[in-house]
Formats: sequence, C-alpha cells, structure tokens
Amino acid sequence: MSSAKSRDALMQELEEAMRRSSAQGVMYGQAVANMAGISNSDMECMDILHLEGRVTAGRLAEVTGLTTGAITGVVDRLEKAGYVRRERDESDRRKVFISVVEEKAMEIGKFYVPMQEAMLKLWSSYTDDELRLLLRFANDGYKGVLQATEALKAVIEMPPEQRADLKMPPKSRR
Amino acid sequence: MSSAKSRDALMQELEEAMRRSSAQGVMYGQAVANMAGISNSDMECMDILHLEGRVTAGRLAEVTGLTTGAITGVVDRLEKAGYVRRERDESDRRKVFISVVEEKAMEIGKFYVPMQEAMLKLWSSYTDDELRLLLRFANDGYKGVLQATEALKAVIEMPPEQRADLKMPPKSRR
DNA sequence: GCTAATTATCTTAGTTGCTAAGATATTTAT
DNA sequence: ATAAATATCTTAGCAACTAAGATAATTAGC
Repeated sequence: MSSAKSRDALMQELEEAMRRSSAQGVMYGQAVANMAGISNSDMECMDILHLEGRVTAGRLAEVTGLTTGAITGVVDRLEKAGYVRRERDESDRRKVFISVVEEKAMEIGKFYVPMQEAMLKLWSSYTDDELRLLLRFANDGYKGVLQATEALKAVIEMPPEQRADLKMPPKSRR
Repeated sequence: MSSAKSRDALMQELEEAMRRSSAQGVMYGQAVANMAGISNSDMECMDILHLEGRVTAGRLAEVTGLTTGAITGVVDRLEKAGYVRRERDESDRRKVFISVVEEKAMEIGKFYVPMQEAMLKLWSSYTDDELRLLLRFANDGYKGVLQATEALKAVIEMPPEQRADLKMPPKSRR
C-alpha cells in the first residue's frame, strides 16, 4: 500500500513534468517561427514537410486540421518567402505537391541548433540501455496519444447525459 | 565505432519519436480547445492557471508571449464563459489576479480523460525504477529546453555574419 | 506631501489568418 | 457523354492578434 502510494505520486510528478516540458517545447517552436518571420501554422507545415517529405496540399490540411483554403494561404506565404515550391502532379493534374527548398529551409534549421545541442547534451548523460527505454517510451507514448485522440472523438459523439458520467481525472494538489 | 554508430542512430530515432509524439500532443490539445469552444490561447492560459494557480494578467502575458492587450481579450472571453474570475489585488490595486472557477473548469477536464487513461495504461507497463528514469529525463529535458530558449535569445542578438557560422544539425535522411 | 517616473491593465485602430461556402479544374464512374 | 467525386483556389466575413497609447495606481525624488 505504501509502495502503491509512492508509485501514484511518481506518476503524478511524471505527468506534470511532461506537461511542463511539452509546454516549454511549444514555446520554443513559437519563438523559432517568430524569428523566421513566419506564422505558427506555417512553421507546423514546414515541420510536417520535414517529417513526411513531399506532400500534397490536401494532406497538409488533413494533418494540421486546417481547411484547404487556409492551406492555400500557408503555401502562398511559404512559397513567396522561398521556403517551398508548388509542383503539380503530372499524372493527376488536380493535385499540388509541396516540396521544401532545402537551401532556404536551412536558415530556419539554424534556430534549432540551441535546442539540438541541449538535447544532445542531455542524452549523452544516459547509457545505451537507458536511451533504448526512452525510445520505447516515446514510441509507445505516440501510439497512446493517437489512441486517445480516437477516444476523444468518441466523446464528441456521446450524448451529453452520458458525457456527464465520465469519471474525472485525479486532481493534482498545489 | 560500430557501437558509436548505433548510439547515434538511437539518438536520431529518439529525436524523431519525440517530435512526433509532441506534435500529436499539440493536436490533442487543439482538439480539446475546440470541443470546449475556446481558442488555443485561451486553453494555454487555462493550462498555466492549472500549473501555477492564481496568477496576474501580466504574468499570463509573460508566459504566453502575448501582449497585455491580447491577454485582456483572453481573460474577457474566459470570464464571460465562466471559466475564470478577475480579482483585484487589495494591496496593489493595479494588479488583477485571474483565478480558475473549478466547477466550470472540470467540464474541460473531462476531455482530458482519454489522454490520461492512455498515459496511465502506458505507465503501468513500466517498473518503478523505469518511471524514476523517465521522471528524471522529463525534468532534465525541461531544464534543457529552458536553457535552449535562453541560447536562442543569444542567437537573435548575434550579428548575421556570425550567425552564418553556426554549424548545422545533422540532417535526418528519409 | 507634491511631482515625476514607473508599473499594470485596458482600449482602440488596423492587420493577419482563419472558416464557410462556393468556383474552377480535373479525374472517375455510369 | 454526362454526372459525381476529388483537389485546390477564391471570396467575404469574422475572430484574435499587435502596436500604440489611455487610464489608474504605486513608488521614488525632492
């Protein structure tokens, strides 16, 4: 029982620590977007392009949750600033592929140097086995968040009375 | 040398896994804000209030990076919707403390239930020692991001020529 | 204790980026 | 051919932001 309690406390601390660092990470991203002179959404699209490579405008709308109209604006701005190029798909000429202009995108990459150095320094203090645990955790965490997003959609479609029956998460004390 | 290489690969995978899960976490937060019918910034302020408790309008501006004028709007909306209360500080009547109306804020908390259940499930598959490692990592990571944010400010104040000399982070291949 | 400077928030005008709805262009199905 | 579906773009209107300055309260200098 006393061991269970300390485990609960551990989990609560963990939740808060992750919330804090994640919030701070968001702030860092905003600061970078600011310095690059582009909006948050523009930055998010650059990030998606970096992770997924060449994608269509529609895919960007899907992933960001923005309307296709908004994406037109995002791509207009990024293209004007020279960060991306529009490329019509020759086999289906309705589609527009967006691809990164690497030379220009590197200018943004520089702003991530402080963050990457901080992370490298942090990671260097862990053993290979510990890093493997962290990797497993990050991957499992990603799956968990994806599942949670699905579950959240289920809440939307729930009738309000049933929604009220949801048990609340344990509140953190401060 | 081959062990060093696998360690580098590990770190690169880790970086990407963390980027992905963090991006997905942001998406989840946006979905919750949407369902609660409040904007992203409003949600972020609610989060800060949850983490820091009763804070002044100025503090919200400081932490979010918004102008004080924008915060006035945020608090107006949140107050109108019943999520927070304005309370003038009696000892310094220029200050306005913002405090959460818990009963109303719980309505938002419900949307976090899927996420918290996913996290609890995830964490339950780790031993106490492993959780302690994760906690240490999350805390160190927070400190790292804070430091990186400071270092980023240094880049701003750097003359452009010097900025160009910054070594680029290793690019991930895909 | 008066005056100036500072601090904290609010107000206003103008800008940006979003959505919703629908236009355009292309492809697929009947 | 014609209709339906798909992918992007355009437009009008709106929500939330910034910059600048107004207001009100506090602190510091004389």
